Amino acid sequence: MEHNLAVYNTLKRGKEIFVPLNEPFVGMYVCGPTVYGDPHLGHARPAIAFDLVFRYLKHLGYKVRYVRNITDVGHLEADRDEGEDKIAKKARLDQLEPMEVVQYYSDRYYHFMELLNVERPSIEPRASGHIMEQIEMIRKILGTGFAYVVNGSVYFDIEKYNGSYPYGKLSGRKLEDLMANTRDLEGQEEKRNPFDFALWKKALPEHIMRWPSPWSDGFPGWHLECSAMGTRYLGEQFDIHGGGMDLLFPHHECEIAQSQVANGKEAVRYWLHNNMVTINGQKMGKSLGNAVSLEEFFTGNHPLLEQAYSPMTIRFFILQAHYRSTLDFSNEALQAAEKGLKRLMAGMETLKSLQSAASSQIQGSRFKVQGSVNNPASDIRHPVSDIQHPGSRIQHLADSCYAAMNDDFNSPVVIANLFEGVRIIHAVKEGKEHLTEEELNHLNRLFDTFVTEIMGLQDESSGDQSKRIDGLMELIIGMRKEARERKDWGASDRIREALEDLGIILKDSREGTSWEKAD
RNA sequence: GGUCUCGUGGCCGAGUGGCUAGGCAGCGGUCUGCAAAACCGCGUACAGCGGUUCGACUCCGCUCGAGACCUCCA
Repeated sequence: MEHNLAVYNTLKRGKEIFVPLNEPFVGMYVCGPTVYGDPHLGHARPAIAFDLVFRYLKHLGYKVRYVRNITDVGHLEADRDEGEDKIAKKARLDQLEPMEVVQYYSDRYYHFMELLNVERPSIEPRASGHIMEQIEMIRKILGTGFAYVVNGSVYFDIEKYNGSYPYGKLSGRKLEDLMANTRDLEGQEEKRNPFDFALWKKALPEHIMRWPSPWSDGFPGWHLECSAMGTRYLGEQFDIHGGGMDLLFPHHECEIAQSQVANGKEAVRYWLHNNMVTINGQKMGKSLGNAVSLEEFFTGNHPLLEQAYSPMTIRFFILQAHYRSTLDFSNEALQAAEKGLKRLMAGMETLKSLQSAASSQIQGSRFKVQGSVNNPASDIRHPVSDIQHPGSRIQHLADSCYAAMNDDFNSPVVIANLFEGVRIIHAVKEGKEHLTEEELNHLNRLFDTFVTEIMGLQDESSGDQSKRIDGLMELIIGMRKEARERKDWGASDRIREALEDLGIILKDSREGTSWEKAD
């Protein structure tokens, strides 16, 4: 594969050239949602970040198998000491079957991800559907002596593991430090050490979700599903494992330990972690009570929101920051993203119209090219070579976009380059610069590739406008045009104002009048 | 308390040992019956204090500030 894609590997604390195990195949596993609540902005971040990775790897020609799990069992309730299953607790509160809750929230998750134009992964396995694999993995781990059974529960022996392998190498923690400051939590009596983690938990009587196992009726430990399902679908070793930074410790650390022991080898080659969305500088999280759900963003129905924000605005907002940086939420930032996106999409629209008119215009404008070379004003801003070959700027833009993506998926720099492209588009439209048909095609391909294919941005403005409305608007605008030609400003303004009351804004320009919804 | 990350112009957000993204807002202009929209132009900012260097916003140290993880969390 001809590229030099560098990815930031958390394990190495630095960027490395990406080389898959079995080219052209790439295996990627990403930690998905726990489906016991409505998806919020925090869920959108990794989904979009790894969607970008997925799309770009495919663009480079890789055959990617992308696995993202749905966690529907096994996570413990934080404020409970009985080890009650999160899903079960929610089910009790709502008087529903656990699987009903799971079904509801996973449907919601899929729906909102689709609105965000996040591509469906290749496989979306559920923990509850892979109990057998998890039991099998526990058996293997027990066989190596790195786990022990107490009262029907199975725990991973961290201290023993640390004797053979470096526990904490991903998160940069040392066992001694962990020993020095572990908290006393209830329900830990069974463990030899507080930092040991459960592979299997015996169910208490009130637990609704339970499965038989050699050790007890119970449920799998909360780190196991990723190791088991990753192994099942991607093999004992695979290329990329992704997830939020908050999962780094202990979740991913435990995954490393489990897989190492069970399979006798290190499972993951590149660990990628996205950073958090913050709100007033603080992490947005369900447990912090400051999470704004995606539905609330799309409807604007939340005290913190000044308006609704469309799915593409959210997507663009997220892509405008690098995935490893925190991203601070605010109305101001979101509104900026909304306008920026609009400008980008409008530029793309203009580009298409330029292209259709290209062959006729380019011929006639050849002479003007000479003129602009001699224009001293433009010499100030551009190197002479660029003026003689405006198309070379397009090539440079394309190179810059690829360079940005190859530098650990730097979407904000890609976007900056695309805005440079928008400037060129306007200049060509105004007749200040000229491109050959070939160059115009090149620019068009560049936008299609990066905006649509890789960044997954769609034009929302015209998507839901039916042909009938378009026809009506054409009619109304035509009538207003006639009024204006008669200099009947009263009629003209009345039409404009009436439409404005209906939430439709007219935009007059030299080329004619266009319209859009006010929102 | 321990481990780690970060501190960039009004806001969001890239990046780099010298060539100093981008978006939004603001200001100026073009266009226009008016308005809006659109387009063009304009901002030398990198927490503070030291040090290394010919030169640091970028490297090192300290101080201040913010955050993440250590417990379920994307």
